[in-house]
Amino acid sequence: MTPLQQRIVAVVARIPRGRVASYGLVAWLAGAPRCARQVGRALRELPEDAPLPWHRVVNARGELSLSGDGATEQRRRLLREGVRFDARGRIDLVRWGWDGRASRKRTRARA
DNA sequence: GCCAGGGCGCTAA
DNA sequence: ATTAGCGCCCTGG
Repeated sequence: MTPLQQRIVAVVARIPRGRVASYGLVAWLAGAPRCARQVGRALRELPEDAPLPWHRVVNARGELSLSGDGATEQRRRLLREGVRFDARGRIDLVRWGWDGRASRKRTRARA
């Protein structure tokens, strides 16, 4: 696994439950600004049972970039986390999109 | 080791 | 829908 892939995995692992991030954002957060495609590639290479919330990564328009069974599985996992799809099968990124901030669930009281 | 070519679960016109 | 641009990585010389 290349360093970039490791960073990508690390970022994906931080996406909160019930939120989604675009390939481009993940790339950006991984320190590789225009490498959305590498994110897609990295996820594709992952083993099917990888302990990573890969399903929380969608394309810039809030659509699932996968096809066939992969898309079905991804949609299923997202729905189970409470993410809603509109009539066109897209996710409203303004509402469900993760901004990349430390969004700690339950906000740790004081620090 | 370096270089060229091609592919990609992308993104923006 | 299509097209062009993109950065990284794999492959083969």
